[in-house]
Amino acid sequence: MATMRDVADRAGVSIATVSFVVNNTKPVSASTRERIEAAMAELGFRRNVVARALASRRTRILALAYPALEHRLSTSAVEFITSAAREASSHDYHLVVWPVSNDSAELADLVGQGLVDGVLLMEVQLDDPRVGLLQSMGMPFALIGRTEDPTGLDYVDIDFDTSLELCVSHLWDLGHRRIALISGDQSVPSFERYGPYVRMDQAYRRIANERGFEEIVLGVRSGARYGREIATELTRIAPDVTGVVIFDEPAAAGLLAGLHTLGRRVPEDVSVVSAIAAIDQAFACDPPLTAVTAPGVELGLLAVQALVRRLEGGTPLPPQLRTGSFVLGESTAPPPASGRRRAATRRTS
Amino acid sequence: MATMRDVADRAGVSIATVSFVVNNTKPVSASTRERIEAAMAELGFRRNVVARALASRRTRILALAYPALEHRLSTSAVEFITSAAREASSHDYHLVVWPVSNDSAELADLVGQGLVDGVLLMEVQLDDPRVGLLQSMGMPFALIGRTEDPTGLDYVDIDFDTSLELCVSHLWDLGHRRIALISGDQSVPSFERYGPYVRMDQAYRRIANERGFEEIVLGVRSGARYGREIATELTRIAPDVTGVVIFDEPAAAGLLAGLHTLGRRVPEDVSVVSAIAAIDQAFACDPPLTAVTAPGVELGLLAVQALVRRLEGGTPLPPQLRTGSFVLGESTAPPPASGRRRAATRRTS
DNA sequence: CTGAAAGCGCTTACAG
DNA sequence: CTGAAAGCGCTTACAG
Repeated sequence: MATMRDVADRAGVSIATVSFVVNNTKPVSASTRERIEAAMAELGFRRNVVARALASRRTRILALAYPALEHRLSTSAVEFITSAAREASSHDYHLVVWPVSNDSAELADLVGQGLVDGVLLMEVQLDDPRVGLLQSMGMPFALIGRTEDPTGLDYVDIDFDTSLELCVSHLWDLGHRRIALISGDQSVPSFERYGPYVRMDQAYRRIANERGFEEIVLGVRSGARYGREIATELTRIAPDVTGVVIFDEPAAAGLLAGLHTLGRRVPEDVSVVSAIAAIDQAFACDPPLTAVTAPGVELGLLAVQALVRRLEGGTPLPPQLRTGSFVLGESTAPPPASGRRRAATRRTS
Repeated sequence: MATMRDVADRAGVSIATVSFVVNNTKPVSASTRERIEAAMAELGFRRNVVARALASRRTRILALAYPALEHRLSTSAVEFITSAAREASSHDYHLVVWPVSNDSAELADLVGQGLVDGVLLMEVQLDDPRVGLLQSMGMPFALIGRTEDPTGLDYVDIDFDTSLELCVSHLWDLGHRRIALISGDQSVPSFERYGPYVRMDQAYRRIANERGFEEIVLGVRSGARYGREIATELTRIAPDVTGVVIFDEPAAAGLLAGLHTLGRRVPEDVSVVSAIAAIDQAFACDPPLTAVTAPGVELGLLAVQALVRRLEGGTPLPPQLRTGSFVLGESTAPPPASGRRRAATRRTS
């Protein structure tokens, strides 16, 4: 590999001047620039990023830190990673992946190595210890998700309120009045204070209150098998529910299967909406799920933009909340006659 | 951040000696080592990996290059990435992700930057131009998948023969004699010479020949919606097929849904086995799919091991082929009576 | 507009 | 066992 020294010699200039044209950081006369560019082309010069990193004290590498919990990341996580990597690349950054344990000592160790300029934090808990850690180490970061009070932090997240509003409105407009939320089971240790679950719950309770329908909330562990189980529980606890919003991608498929096994038809007897699901996942269900998609690609892009902005010293980007698209599947329909009657009654009262 | 200079000053030694104990690369007297270790602890010293990389000409960074095609990576890709990153980490390497286009110019550009010591290549085509590129640039690499003739290359891959054998044997042992393969549609441009499809086809034809059953092969585009369509086509083209092996995770779910819509019961009328599927995906189907799982975690680990071995100059690891586990779901059963009779007849003939 | 020189924080022969 | 010194390939004040 040719170095700047080689290029400089060939063009008859100093390496400083070569650096100026490579980085376009100082004015260089047209003729000199031409000679240098010719020399670079002839030698196939590529600037060594490691040397640049050491000299400039900026590695232009970003880390994506995600807790490698026992549950695998959702389908949209790949979209997220890919999207973040591409956006990073477009800003001339690289993206390393750090599947760190919950233990923040591991994160501290990695940060201490000086490899990265900034960190993207996924799967943020409401009181995430990693946030304080990064702050104390002076390492710039952006969150995908957010802590309880994210004031002053760079973050991007799903707009849970709007997402759930889309789901509930759809059911409501079809005539449903008994609408349950199946959200994450927060009794599972690693999900005790899991932001998405908490926020989805809050959004549901607010909407239920506004619209005046009874709150029916069930928690489900993530996974198709648990979705099957929750179908039984739902039928036992609230047999008159006609509309369900479920917030767990794998469990949603299981719920459909479980209802099917129980002889409850979707959508004739029960309508199901998946809050935050990969589009392909929704199509893979039987019937295809009505769903709000996960804005994974967009969030990956925005998170990198926020972090890069912070690193390059521009004005920080404001927090970004995003909602996926509403996709009409075949898992929703007006409630069965009895339900509709009851709803009608209530409406006229 | 404390540097080696700081540590050396504090311990009253030269930075060379500090380097020797940090890297455990030369004998150092116990007392000196103690003083240095104490100084490191007091200063919270962390060796700067960028400086080390420049000086040692080894960055200890690996790249995972995957073509960001229009189709998203399968669920197991996340497992793969995570597994590779963890294994890399255990060898004190980092993993950067490079979602490069099919155009190998982009890969050449990235390699030329000198950031990584080696490359893991995913989604390898039978005549993958990236292989020649990396060889010509002198960049060590390992394949996940393999080219047509992978002699001399480091690679790990799924054992398609054994995987399909597991699927077919299961159906055969249940009494099925009309067994179709639904594999990838190779008429889609980016999948023309896609190794997994080609190898799965070959394995099927070999097995069909050995066991003496008629070859029935359909191609399906990846995606749940196409799985639905293929259900119709299968029913039209080969209505008497009782056993199906499908090799596309998203399409498998769609196939079940499509058969259901057509009034064909699984497994009573048709048995379906998914070749190479994420376990959770199989559970998410209705009925739960009998499947051979994708050995994504294992392959990620093995690929990194092979590459690291090559980089550290040990004896190269031999190629590794791996088969996932056979998971019995509820999508397979003996063929319906007519099919069974025919099979019995044939067997006694 | 251009160059000489210091420096980024390490590793690694080479000497002793 | 330990150290002085060169060098990895760049960037960046500082001078001119």
